[in-house]
Amino acid sequence: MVPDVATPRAEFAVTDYDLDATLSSGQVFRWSRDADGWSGIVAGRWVHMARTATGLVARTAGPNADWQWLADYFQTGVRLEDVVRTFPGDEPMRAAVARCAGLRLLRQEPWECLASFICSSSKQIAQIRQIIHHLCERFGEPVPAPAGAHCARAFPAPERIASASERELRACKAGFRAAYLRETARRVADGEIPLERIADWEEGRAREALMRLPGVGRKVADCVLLFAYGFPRAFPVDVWIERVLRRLYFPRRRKLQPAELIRFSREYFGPHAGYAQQYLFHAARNFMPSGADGFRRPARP
DNA sequence: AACCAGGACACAA
DNA sequence: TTGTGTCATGGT
Repeated sequence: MVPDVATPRAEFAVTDYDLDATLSSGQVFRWSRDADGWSGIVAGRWVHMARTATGLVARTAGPNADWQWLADYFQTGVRLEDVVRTFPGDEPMRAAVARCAGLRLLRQEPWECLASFICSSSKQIAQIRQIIHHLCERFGEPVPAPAGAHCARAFPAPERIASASERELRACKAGFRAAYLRETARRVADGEIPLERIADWEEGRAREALMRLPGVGRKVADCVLLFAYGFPRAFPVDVWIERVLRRLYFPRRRKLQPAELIRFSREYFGPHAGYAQQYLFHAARNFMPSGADGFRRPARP
């Protein structure tokens, strides 16, 4: 990593990093693709990311004293092979790793992650992106960005969401999630839940605290635990993951309780179960046709 | 045109 | 504890 204040540009030496897979895998919702990479907003700064032969190159709109905030976000210090090595060696898992080489987990800001996944419930990723975009355009603070940037606003602060009316939030297409989002924003703004301190808590305590928030159940809580706080065993079970687990790991078993699924996942997939989950999720969405019992090659042109 | 989406919640039995 | 209906909205 070479900081350069004069020209806002930095390089991160890292191998096995697929930006396309990582930024389109349903863990974040604000990045947009352009000709030579991806642009988005991290910690209130506009950023453009692209691949190089030896790693990633970042450009920002304004100068930066350091780049640690971006290294943290992209987790460039993680050696992916050390993570993947801990996965079980079954056929579906190996296939998912082969299909999604370079897929990574980011380390997001807790509030944006929490708010985003409250909006995610029972929505497709394309629609979640739309809701988040509306919220940012409507309530986010402007940030320096190049002309023509897809979005030049920070993710709205909890205070700003809390002061919005439910009607305004519904106008952002949030639907029935609007009330949840507003009330959770209020509790965060009022300090009723210390989002910063949760990072130091034990996983179970952190999950319980998150699940007391309206609109936050087990699945959304696990997303925040995994994507924002980095608890490596948090294992979000959504409809895709449930489909994968039932088809590939529990064929011809009709009844399968959610708790049973979670217990199996955390034990079977090991110390980086959350990472394994992201591989299965991405592989299922991109390489598993409905009804199929495995991950296939993408259709050839 | 039905069906479904990175669910949560109140309520019934 | 386990099952069912409801809540918006737009993609496929």
